[in-house]
Amino acid sequence: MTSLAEENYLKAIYKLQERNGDIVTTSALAETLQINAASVTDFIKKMAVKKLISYQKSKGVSLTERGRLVALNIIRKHRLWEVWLVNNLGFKWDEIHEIAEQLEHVISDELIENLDKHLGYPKADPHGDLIPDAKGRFIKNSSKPLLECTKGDKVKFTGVAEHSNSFLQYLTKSNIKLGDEIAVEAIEEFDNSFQVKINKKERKLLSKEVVKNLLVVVL
Amino acid sequence: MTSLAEENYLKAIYKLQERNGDIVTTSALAETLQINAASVTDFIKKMAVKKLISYQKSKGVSLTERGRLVALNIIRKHRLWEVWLVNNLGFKWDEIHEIAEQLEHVISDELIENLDKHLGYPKADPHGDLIPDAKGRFIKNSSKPLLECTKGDKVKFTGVAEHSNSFLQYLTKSNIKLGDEIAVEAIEEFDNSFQVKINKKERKLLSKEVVKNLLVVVL
DNA sequence: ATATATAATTAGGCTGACCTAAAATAATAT
DNA sequence: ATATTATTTTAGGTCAGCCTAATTATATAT
Repeated sequence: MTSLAEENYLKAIYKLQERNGDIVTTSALAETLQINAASVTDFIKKMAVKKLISYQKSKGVSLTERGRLVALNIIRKHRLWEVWLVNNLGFKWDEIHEIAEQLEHVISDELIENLDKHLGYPKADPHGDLIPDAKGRFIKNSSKPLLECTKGDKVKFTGVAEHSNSFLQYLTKSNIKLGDEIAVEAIEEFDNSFQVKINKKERKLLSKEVVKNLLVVVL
Repeated sequence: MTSLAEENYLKAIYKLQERNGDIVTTSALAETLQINAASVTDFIKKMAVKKLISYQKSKGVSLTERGRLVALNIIRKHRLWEVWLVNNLGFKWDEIHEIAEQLEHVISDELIENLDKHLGYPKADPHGDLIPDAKGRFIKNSSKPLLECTKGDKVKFTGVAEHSNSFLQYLTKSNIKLGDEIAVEAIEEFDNSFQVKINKKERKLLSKEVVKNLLVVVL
């Protein structure tokens, strides 16, 4: 059995590995979990004994296969709950994170399978993040930041690389939604801002900071 | 803020008060929570300081108004989740207790209000237990054990006084469901067994132990 | 290469929620 | 009323998961 604290550590390590490579430092973990580095050192030593992570003193940690599967299971639950909160309970995509953080720790395989079925086996959560299956596998899509696109590209907006409420709310108020078609009409060389057309209708100017965080697949 | 442990204590005290009167003994609490009596003494002293319960040394505890409201809120959440598990996720009424025990501790008033709305503001859970509103009030119905009925009575089955899986499963396999009409055709004086007709069709013999735990309203 | 800064670890402590064993209190039986 | 039994409380201890302060190890700059 894994405790709530362990689950949160595993999830954090998983996400840090995704972004910053294989080895996660004590300080990075301490920062994301908002826990003192000394406490983190303590805790990761115990998790290493349980074979959830591998730990090299003073260097950092990485997930073992077992730890990775536990982490992916938590992520699976988190994302399924997020789908439910938005699709069934009427929450907005910027209102669900904290609630899903709690729901993800509820333990019942049957519950999650029934929830998955109830939701129609969704492949992604309301932010476009892919949902792993019960065995920790996901069907990757070929999304990339809009920033990497060039003039003339027609793409579909499929996810965000930044999950802050301020970014999500910016998109909402700009009326940019998951699934929208984005056509790149021009790119301003000086500041990397993008002139785009959304769903063949609205013309918009998006800053580099924005296009960096919009994930799209080329149509 | 109330911790998980506090919530469980409050819920247990509430239920013990319901059945056994105003004052709840340390040992009764220890028994239902499966916690050592010494630990219970410890804990209730702290809860008394927080004004969640009133405690008289060596006599027992009872809920304060504040404690009662917290308890009712947990019960509200538990029962709403149970409705969801049965109505939306396809669980049977004997499969939901442990899951709801976890879900009831998720904290978000907005979540619960949205869930309540989503479920259509149900008045009772899948066992017929009434669901208090957000302010801890419930609309009482006039149910009583079938045992108290007499020959010739026509009643509606609205709840159970016993929540064990074995009893719930007995009812399921006997094809007796919430909402069924029960007509009392005869009562065997010797053992208090009831000869009944369910939904004007099936004739059944119910033992005293069973009729004691079937809650009904007279039609 | 040495000094300095940054990061990680160790040592020692704390709190919440439990435990056992012993002592005190209350209830029950003779 | 006293002895016995049952219940409750007190005293002291454990463990998980955090903390601060001090120490050690690693990375960076001159």
